[in-house]
Amino acid sequence: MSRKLEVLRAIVEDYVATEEPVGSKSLAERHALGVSPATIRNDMALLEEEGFITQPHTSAGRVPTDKGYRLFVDRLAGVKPLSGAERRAIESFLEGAVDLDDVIGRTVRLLSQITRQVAVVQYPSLTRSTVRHIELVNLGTRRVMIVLITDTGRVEQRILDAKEEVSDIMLGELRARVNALCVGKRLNELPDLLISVAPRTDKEDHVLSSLVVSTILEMAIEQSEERIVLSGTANLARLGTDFSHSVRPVLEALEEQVVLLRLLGDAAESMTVRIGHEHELHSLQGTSLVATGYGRAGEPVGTMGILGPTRMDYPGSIASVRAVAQYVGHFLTESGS
Amino acid sequence: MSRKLEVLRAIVEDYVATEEPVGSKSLAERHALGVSPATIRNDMALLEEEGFITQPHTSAGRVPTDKGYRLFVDRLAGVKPLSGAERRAIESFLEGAVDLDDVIGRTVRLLSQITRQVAVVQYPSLTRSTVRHIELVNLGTRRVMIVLITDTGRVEQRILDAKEEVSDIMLGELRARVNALCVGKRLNELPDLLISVAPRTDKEDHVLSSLVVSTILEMAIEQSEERIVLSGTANLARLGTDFSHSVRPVLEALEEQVVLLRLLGDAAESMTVRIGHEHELHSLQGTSLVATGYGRAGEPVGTMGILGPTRMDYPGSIASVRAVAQYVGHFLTESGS
DNA sequence: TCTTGGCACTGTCCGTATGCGAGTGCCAAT
DNA sequence: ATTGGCACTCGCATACGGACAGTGCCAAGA
Repeated sequence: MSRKLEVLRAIVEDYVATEEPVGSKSLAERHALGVSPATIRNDMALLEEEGFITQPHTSAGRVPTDKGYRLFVDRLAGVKPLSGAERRAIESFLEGAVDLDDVIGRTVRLLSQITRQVAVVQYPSLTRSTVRHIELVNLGTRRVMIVLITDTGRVEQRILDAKEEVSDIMLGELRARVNALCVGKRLNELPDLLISVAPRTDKEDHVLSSLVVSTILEMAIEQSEERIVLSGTANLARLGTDFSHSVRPVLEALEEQVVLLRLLGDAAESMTVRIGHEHELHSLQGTSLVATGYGRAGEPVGTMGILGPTRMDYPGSIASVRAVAQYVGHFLTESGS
Repeated sequence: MSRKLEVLRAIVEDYVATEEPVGSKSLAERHALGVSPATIRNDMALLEEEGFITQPHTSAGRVPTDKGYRLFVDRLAGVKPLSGAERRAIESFLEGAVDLDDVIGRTVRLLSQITRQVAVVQYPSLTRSTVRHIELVNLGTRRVMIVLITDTGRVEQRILDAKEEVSDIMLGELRARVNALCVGKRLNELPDLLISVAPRTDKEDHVLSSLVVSTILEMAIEQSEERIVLSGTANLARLGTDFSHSVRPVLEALEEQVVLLRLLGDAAESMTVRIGHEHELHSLQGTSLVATGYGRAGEPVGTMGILGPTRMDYPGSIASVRAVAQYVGHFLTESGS
């Protein structure tokens, strides 16, 4: 690798470690580059021309630009093995999780803890899951509860108001029919499948069955039900000391579910790193996202990641996110609860 | 009311409005106290002796102390009627909520929005709710799902691993027995009631029924299942500009469920205001809490409130919290879904 | 052609000095 | 009890100057 790139790598590493602009002299000291500060200055001048680094003011050291970080993660970052403590933390953290809420909750705390950044975890997406069971419960007083259970352990319920009293027999038939049709299918296939249910039924329970069917469809389709949880917002302190100008807008953005969804949206496929201005959203342009899908290999059911300042430890973050995602993926597909 | 208290009231109001220490001259101008600045200075000297106000430095205006705020909310704060916009916001915000999650989510956003503070809402407490229905669902492959539905619309589910295949008939019997016993009862009565279930059953389903019973008990008792949601953390900007020293510790505290529970713990009965050092937790001593219970009148099912800087608009916050709590209370007990 | 030591230059940071203004406390007069 | 007057005290903003870190450039050496 050319020395110029070696210098860039050194700059990124030092800047991430010290949080201060790095100068030619300290670079020469801390890294065994085998050349003098003057030579490094020449390289730095080139790197600056090409837009990989910049200086905050004339007589200061250099700081990587977003473009510099991009080059770093794409070509210069080695894989950083997890520390023993981290590996142990990951393995013990999910022990004893009782249900999906619990798993997701522990995961997001774990991620924010080991990366010391804001962690973002999306629940297993409904549309990418398959139906394990649909239960219809007669609550009496004309109410019916519909419970939708997915293979990823996600449980959605909705209570609907039937117009008239509901007979258990009718409900039982409907339940059997719906389950026979839906179990094992992906949720986004349901609309096509369920369309056939309503017409086939007797006139008597027509009202009920169409109500039930339409409610199930609502539950299956409704994108707004994509849930995302956050943790570690206190770590946003790393963004800087001027709360109102750097942290506040980020905090505001993170409170919008829509923003979060868009943020994680296209990270599902593989490990994704989005740096600074690569975010569409203006208020996030001081931050970087490291995210990946989790779940069945090659067919992720959800996304998780961390958000931190562009000046972050990319190799470490990538390693942590990948490890946690893999572990949670195994956990979900094995025990399935 | 004595003029001295009038002066204190004026100081609190001005300080809350301007966020700046208030001096005798501007006080005399802005409020029709009918006396000269010099007189006000005398009163202020007395108030300072008694510990109600203080000056940040020798030649600055006065700022209320926690003790001053306390006196203000206890004896000096009038009731501030809600603005039309606020009333309208409250009434329209809960329209179209589909389930309890939705109601709580909308509530917490609403509260943080109209008070412009951090809002905290506790889910209807399990122990204070009554059982509407308990459903046992046979998922096949030796799994049984238990769904617990409360009168407040809260739905808890847990999946348990029976040691052997479960017959629908057995499950049906068990379901009937459990429901007959529990429906309409408060969750904290369940332990006493359920203790009688296991022994009475045949040997055959003994294992299953005791498993089910113990799981239901877990669900009913487990304090860790008290859920609390937050919104509006971006509003913590109002605490000050030095993130690390004022905002960060608060954010950290708010991420701990335990802390939140303790925070809302004794606010259930009636409108509670906790100011600055009245908090046990050191990191919250720059903040004030305004909280109240909500639910059936005289018998709250949960707690909600807002957290902001001690320098906050108490009358306004109290009015908003009370109004939202009442509205949500009605909403939950009426529609019950 | 690449590397290196030397050197002048530039901007930040920090401590000190200084003037201004807001606000107080006290006192004598009403 | 209230008031006007007045000296006093700080905090804040501004300006200044020196130390410092780091650069760009150049001429010499490999």
